[in-house]
Order: sequence, then C-alpha cells, then structure tokens
Amino acid sequence: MIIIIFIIRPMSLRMTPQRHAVLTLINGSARHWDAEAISRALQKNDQRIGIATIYRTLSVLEEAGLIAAVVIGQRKHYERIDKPHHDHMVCEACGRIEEFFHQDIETLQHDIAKRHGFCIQGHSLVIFGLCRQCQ
Amino acid sequence: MIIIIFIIRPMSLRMTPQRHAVLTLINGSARHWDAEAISRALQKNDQRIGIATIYRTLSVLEEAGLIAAVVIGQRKHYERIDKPHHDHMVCEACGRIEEFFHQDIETLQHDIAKRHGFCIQGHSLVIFGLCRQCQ
DNA sequence: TGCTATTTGATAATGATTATCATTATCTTT
DNA sequence: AAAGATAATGATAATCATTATCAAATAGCA
Ligand SMILES: [Mn+2]
Ligand SMILES: [Mn+2]
Ligand SMILES: [Zn+2]
Ligand SMILES: [Zn+2]
Repeated sequence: MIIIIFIIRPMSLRMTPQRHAVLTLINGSARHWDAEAISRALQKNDQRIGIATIYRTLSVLEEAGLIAAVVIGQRKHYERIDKPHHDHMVCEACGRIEEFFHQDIETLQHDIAKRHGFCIQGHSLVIFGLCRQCQ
Repeated sequence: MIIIIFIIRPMSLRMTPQRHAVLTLINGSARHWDAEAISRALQKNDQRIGIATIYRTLSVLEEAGLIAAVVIGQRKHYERIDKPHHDHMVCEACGRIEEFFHQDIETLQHDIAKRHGFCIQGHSLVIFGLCRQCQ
C-alpha cells in the first residue's frame, strides 16, 4: 500500500479507508467487479460504503492507474491492474468470464488500424458463447 | 419491402408506418444509428414517432433479423443487415466509425475459443483510436 | 493541535431505456 | 366493405445505473 501513497499523493488525492477497502477487495481476487458487486461484498465484510463513494472511488482508482476497467455487455467492470493485457470470453448462460491473450490477434489489430490510417489507442474484444459446463 | 412482410407476418407482427419509416431510414444509409439519432432524423423528415415506439421498433426489427446491432461505448447502435460481417474502429475525437473485416482475426478467435472449451456464439471487437484527420 | 482542501454520504438529479394502458390501427374473416 | 380480434402506438410513469449537490466529516500537513 505504500506505493499507492506515492501515486495518490502527487495527484493531491487522499488515502481514505473507503479507497483502501475498494482497492484491497479488487486486489485480493481475480474477479471482475461492478459497483453493485463491490457494495455487496463490502457489506458482507461489515464495511458499508455509500454507493456514490464506490462509483467515485472506482473512477479515481482507474484514473490513477491502480485498477483496470473492462466494459462487458454495457456495464463497466473493474479488475486488478497487475495482470498483463488480456481480452475476455463470457459465457452467456452462467456469466463466467475467462481471460485470454493471443499475440497474433493483437498484432493483426495494429496492422489493420495502420491500414486504415488510425492511430490505435486501445481495443475491446469480448467473445460471447457457452462455456464447457453450459453447452 | 414485400420480403419484410413474409418475415413480419409469420411472427404475428404487423407492418406499420412507424416500422416502415425506421427500417427505410436504416436501410437507406451506411450509418450506425442510435435511438435518439433516428428520432431526430425522422423529425427532420416530418415523421414524428414516439421515442418509446422507436426503442420498441428497433428491438423488434433486430429480433426479426432485419437490422443489425452493435454496442459501441455502452450504447446500442443499429445498422442495415445487408453487409457481410465486420468489426468497428471508432475515432475517440470525432466519433467517426469505420468498418473492417480481417479473416485471420476471425479465425484466431475461433481457435482460442475452442482452446478454452467455449462454444463461440459471437464477438464484439471495437478498436479505439484517432482517425487520420484527428491525429 | 489546528487548518484547509479533500472526501464522504444522504439524497436529488440525470439520462437512457422499459413498462403501463387507454386509444388507435392492422389484418383477417365475414 | 364492415366487423372483430389482436397488435401497435404514444403519452407518460417507472426503473436502473450513474452522476451531481452540498453540508458534515476527515486526511494530511504545518
Ligand atoms: Mn480480465
Ligand atoms: Mn457496421
Ligand atoms: Zn457457463
Ligand atoms: Zn476522428
């Protein structure tokens, strides 16, 4: 957490119990969290944080580069930042989210962006289907 | 439009001026439309359709397989169905949407899905960046 | 310890989408 | 062509996720 303070402070942000709780929760699992899921998980832990604060905290932590965001469906989910870049595969039946990385897919995206004169800044790739258990 | 009736009727749906207007608008351009854009375009044409009807119509037409939907950002956009499958490249500065298709990217997605035991049903790939004019 | 800018949380507001329901229109059947 | 059954429309209320407001609380620094 010490490193957090070195990131947080120069942005004139303060480390609060709320921010600590959200960050600890996300860093403590491999899950993908949305605001509601975080709220519920913290309540189970007897940490109740106002929902507005959760939304604010997620934005702040994302902007500070301390968590990563993924849009799945039309909802924003957050996950720990300490994983290398990857894309997602979502089971339409059970909601299971699996991660994958394929260097060729990454490279080809850059190729095609260049071909269109686009300066690529990012991408969102989500594969929908049925996981092994659900098909 | 005759073919529409062959599709619409067996689903016990009715062809109405509103549905005709929305379908004609979408089929008449290469654009990607959201509900608000359709509402504005129709009003300019002196066709004013209730916004609720526009949402309903878009769902109905999508379910009937008469238009295609794409989620861009966290908003649903619709486009004509008579284009081969493609993905999208969005300029973060001007909102320009370009289309591309890359067979290798398609194939590799199937490969990786299989590798994860997923039965792939679809995917959403959006590349974000800056178009030639905006960089 | 005290000061001040930042943060929180309760709640109101917003924006997009969906539900409700009385009225209107379509399509099928006479 | 008219009627009847059923589906669709549109005005508006409701919902859902997210953001704004603002007084009270707090973190970090002197
Ligand atoms: Mn992930
Ligand atoms: Mn398209
Ligand atoms: Zn599953
Ligand atoms: Zn542009």
